[in-house]
Amino acid sequence: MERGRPRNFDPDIALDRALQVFWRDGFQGASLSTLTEAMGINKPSLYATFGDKESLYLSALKRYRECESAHHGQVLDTEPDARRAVEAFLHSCVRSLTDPAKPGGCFVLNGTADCGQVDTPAAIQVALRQALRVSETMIKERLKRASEDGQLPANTDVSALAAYFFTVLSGLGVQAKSGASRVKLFSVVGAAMRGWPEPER
Amino acid sequence: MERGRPRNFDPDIALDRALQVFWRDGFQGASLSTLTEAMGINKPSLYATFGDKESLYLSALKRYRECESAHHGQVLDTEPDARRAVEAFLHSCVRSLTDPAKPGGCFVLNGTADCGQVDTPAAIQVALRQALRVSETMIKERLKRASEDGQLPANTDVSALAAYFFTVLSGLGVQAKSGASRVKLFSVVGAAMRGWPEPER
DNA sequence: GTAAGATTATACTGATCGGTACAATAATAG
DNA sequence: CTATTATTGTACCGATCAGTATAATCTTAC
Repeated sequence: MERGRPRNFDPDIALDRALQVFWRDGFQGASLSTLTEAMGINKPSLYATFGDKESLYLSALKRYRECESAHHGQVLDTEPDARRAVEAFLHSCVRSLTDPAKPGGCFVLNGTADCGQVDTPAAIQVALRQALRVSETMIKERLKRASEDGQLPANTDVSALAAYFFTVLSGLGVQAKSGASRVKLFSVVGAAMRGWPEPER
Repeated sequence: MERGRPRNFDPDIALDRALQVFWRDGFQGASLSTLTEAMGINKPSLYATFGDKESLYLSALKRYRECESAHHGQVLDTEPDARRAVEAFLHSCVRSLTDPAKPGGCFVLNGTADCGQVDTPAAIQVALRQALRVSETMIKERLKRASEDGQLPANTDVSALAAYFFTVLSGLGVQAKSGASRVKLFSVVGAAMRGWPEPER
C-alpha cells in the first residue's frame, strides 16, 4: 500500500461524474461547486488529482472519446458492407444521442457550439476541433476502403461524401440536444442514406 | 422633443451590437461589461432601455429572426421550383453562416447548444426551441406546397423530408461554427440535395 | 510507540458576475 | 429664472467564480 492517507474516492468514477456535468453544462457552465458535488469530492482533492478545471475538462473529453466515440467507430469498421456500415454507425450515434440516461446530444458538438466563447481556453478549442476532425476522418477512411473495395462508383469524391455524412451527424446532435425523439432521428438517417451514391444507371 | 435628458445612443444600433455579442458568446458567456462596452452605453442605460440581460437576449433573438431568418425564408418561398428553392435556401444559409463579417454559425443553433446549461432562463430555452421549430415548419410548408404542385412523388412524407433538410441545416451551422469553409459547405449542400425524392422510375 | 507523507475538510483569496442606488447632468415646461 | 423629468457616469451591493493556504486526519515506515 502507498504512503500517506489513502484517498477515499475512485478517480475513474469521479472522472465519469465530471464528464456527465461537462456534457450537460459545458465548460463555462460547469462550476467547480457543481463538479465537486457531482464527483463527491472536495476542491483540493480535485486539484490534486486532476489539475485545474481546464485539464479536468480535457481528461473528460479524452474519456468521452475512448468510451462513446470509440464504440461508434467500431460499428463503422466492423460491418463489411460500407453502406450498411455507415447506416449502422449513424443509428448507433442516434441511440447514444437520445439515450435518456445520458445528458443529451454529443459532448464534442455541445462543446464546439460553446467554443467561441470569450474565456474558453485555447487548448480546449483545439482539442474539440481535433475531435471533430478525427470523427470526420474516421468516416472518410471507411469510405475510402469502400471505394477500394468497389462498393462506390469509381468517380466518387470520398472526402465530400464524408463531409456530407459528418454534417448530417452534426445535425443529428443538435436535434437531439433540442429534444428530437429517437424515432424522428432514425427517420432522418433513412432520408440521409438516400445521399449514398448510386451506381451508374 | 421629449422631456428629460435625451439619450445619446440609438437603441436599434445598440441592440445590433448586443446581438453580435450574444451570437458570438452565448447568453452565459456574454457578460454585462462585454455587452455595455460593445453597445457603447452604461449599465443603467442598458437596464432602462432593454430590461435585464434575459430580456435583452430575447430582443436580440427577435431581431435576429427578423433580419437573418426572414431573409432566408424569402429565398425559400420565392423560387417557384421547390427543389431549386430548397437548394437556394441552403446556399443562402451557408453564405450567412460563413460570412466573415458575422460572428460565425447560427445564433439560434449556437444558443441551443448552450441551452442545457444550468442557469439558462426557461424563457430563453423556450424561445430558442420555438425558433428552431418555426424554421423547420417553414421548410415543411414549402415542401407541402411543392407536393400540392405535383413537384414531389405522391407518397412523399413531407414532414420527414423537412426534418431531414432541417437536420442538414443544423449540421451546416455546427460545421460553420467549427470553421468549415464556404466551399466545403456548398459541396455538402450538393450532396444533401441528392436526398431529394426522385420521381418513380 | 514516533516521525513522515499524502489526503482530507474548512476557510479564505481576489476577481468578476448581474444588478442597482445615487448624484450629477441635460433637456423641456412654466 | 425655477421646477420637473429622464438619462448619464460612478460607485457600490451580495453572490459566485476559480483556485489555494492551512491545519486536522489517516496511513505507512521505522
